[in-house]
Amino acid sequence: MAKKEGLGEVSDQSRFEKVFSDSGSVDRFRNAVIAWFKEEGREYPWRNTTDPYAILVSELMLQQTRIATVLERDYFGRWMRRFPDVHALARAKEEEILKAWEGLGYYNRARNLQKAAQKVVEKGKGDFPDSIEEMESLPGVGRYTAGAVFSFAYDRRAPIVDGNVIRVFARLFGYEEAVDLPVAGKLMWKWADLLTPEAHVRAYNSGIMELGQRLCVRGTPECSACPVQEFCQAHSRGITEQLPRKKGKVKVTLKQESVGLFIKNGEILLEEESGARRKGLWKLPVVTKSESEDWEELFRLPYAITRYRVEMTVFRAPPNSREREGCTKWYPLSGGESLPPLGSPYRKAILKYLDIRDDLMMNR
DNA sequence: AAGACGGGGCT
DNA sequence: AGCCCAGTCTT
Repeated sequence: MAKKEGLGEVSDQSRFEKVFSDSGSVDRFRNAVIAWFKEEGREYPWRNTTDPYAILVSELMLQQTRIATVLERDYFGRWMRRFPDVHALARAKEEEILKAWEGLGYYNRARNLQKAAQKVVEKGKGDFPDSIEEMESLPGVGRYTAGAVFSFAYDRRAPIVDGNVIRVFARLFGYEEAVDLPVAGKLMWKWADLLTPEAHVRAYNSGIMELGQRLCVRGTPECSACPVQEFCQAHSRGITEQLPRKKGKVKVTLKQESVGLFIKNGEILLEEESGARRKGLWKLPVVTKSESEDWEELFRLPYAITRYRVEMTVFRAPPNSREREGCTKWYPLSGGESLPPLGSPYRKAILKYLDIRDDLMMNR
């Protein structure tokens, strides 16, 4: 049975041919991207190296995470100094890697990075895989990251599709269907494969992504500065701002959370989180409503985690009320470095408390 | 195919 | 208040 095709619909094959009609157009597109990158591309720490380990570290950190976030607290530099190669990372303790990852989120990325390093040490004696398939079999490494390591570290031909590329392609090909469906993903990878050149793959892949990051941005793109504007369907049809389209919508759930600041002799009581994903991370001890009824409410700190909006209330707890509970431990309270890996909201709450406490001292 | 997983910055 | 970021893994 033939698929129904409305007037506006275009077959997948002809989408590509519509943009790249003559035989030289694909080369012109590639060269424009490569030239733009060589002229305008930014310098990043992970662009000063061809070490696959360093590239892998940067890619894991950058999964679903903005470049600015990774740069701000120098996560990449600190990680590379602390774990300079796969061997150093392979033998590190979980607490060390989580502390170095603290604040980045998606903490399984850090655990997977270590597992990947251990696998590289055991199976390859420290050498990274030579095929995309093996690379992709490393923990935490999917199709995008495998291609990124291949192209950025080795300059070997491998297509990549990330959020930036999806946005560029949706506009380039005037793709008006939802991009967050598997069928769209297949198309994107097909297009990426057709466009990826044999040579200068590092520059091309870096360029197509940075184009999406800097020019072909969400909302109003900077088409006047775009080196491949002449190829763009969305631009010629005046629909850049409406693309890409998405189907998915996440519904948020509101939650209340009460935590206690137990402080004694310059030490603070922390509680280890549970669950496969949060194990090894620590937090302020959760307290019940009735328990904290008569305690002083210090402040509230709203935060978001995945699909939850949480209103966190922080109480000053009587220091002796929790002398020896299950998964809790006292830690010296002198800045953030003496503390174990903390989820961001709790780290912020502690820093805020220290701030307030200092103010109270000053006003005496 | 949908959901889970962090955190933060921009619109 | 959403949206979404150099995605991957699980259900």
